[in-house]
Amino acid sequence: MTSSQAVQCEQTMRALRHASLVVNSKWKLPLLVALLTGTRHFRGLERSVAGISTKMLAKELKELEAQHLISRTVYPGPPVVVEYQALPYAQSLNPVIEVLKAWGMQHEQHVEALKAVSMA
Amino acid sequence: MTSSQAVQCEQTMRALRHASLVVNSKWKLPLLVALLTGTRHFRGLERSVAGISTKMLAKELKELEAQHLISRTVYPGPPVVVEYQALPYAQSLNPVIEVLKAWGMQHEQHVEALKAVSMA
DNA sequence: CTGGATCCGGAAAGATACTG
DNA sequence: CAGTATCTTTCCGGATCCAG
Repeated sequence: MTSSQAVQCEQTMRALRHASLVVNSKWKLPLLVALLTGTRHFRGLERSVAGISTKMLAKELKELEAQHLISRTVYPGPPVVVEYQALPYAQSLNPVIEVLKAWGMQHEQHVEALKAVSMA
Repeated sequence: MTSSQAVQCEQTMRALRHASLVVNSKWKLPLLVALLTGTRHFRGLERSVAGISTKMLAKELKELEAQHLISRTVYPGPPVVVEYQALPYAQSLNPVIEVLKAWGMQHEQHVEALKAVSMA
């Protein structure tokens, strides 16, 4: 390995660490996908992100808000309505989501293929 | 939201869940970056992936091997040498790594900019 | 010395019941 | 509806220990 490769490698890892603050979470990207598809309410998000618990939903929404990726708006009622919305900056994650979606789909196929071989 | 959007959204989440098996880990991508840069030994990986413990390194290596992303070869010694190597399939993650690197770098800038504004 | 496995304590994730 | 409180379980990191 050349020294320029080592420098490249370290830069990549530094960038990955920063990206992981958002990406390296079980729920944040699915949540953002739901929010980028439209404005949602707490219950709606809970339904559209399969498997998430109310506790994790509340926590992840708070974190995404702190990261300026989504906004939380309260419309005083009655009835009180709380609306979560993806901020424009969240759109910058679209390429990331696309690539992960593509890789995830092909990886599912890859795993299926391996399973078929191992059973043969 | 149209129903085709809903279908698209579910497909995306399904793909993200599969991708997250590999990507959604603190150490797997950094480890793969190190391994894609060259064949490495246990201690070398421990050094090049900043902050990882021997326990997590051993665990993540096992998982990556089970996922057919890397290979583990033992050359009986003495001294015994164990060599970890990225399998060809691991190269399919290169686009994922690239896009995450790009987003991570720009996100670091974005966060810096926000910090500067908040201090002004 | 390298390549791990094991034990322990704190932190985070999950399930779910409950509240305004 | 929009969460919080509580309890359980699982995960992570550090230190230590062991085999070749």
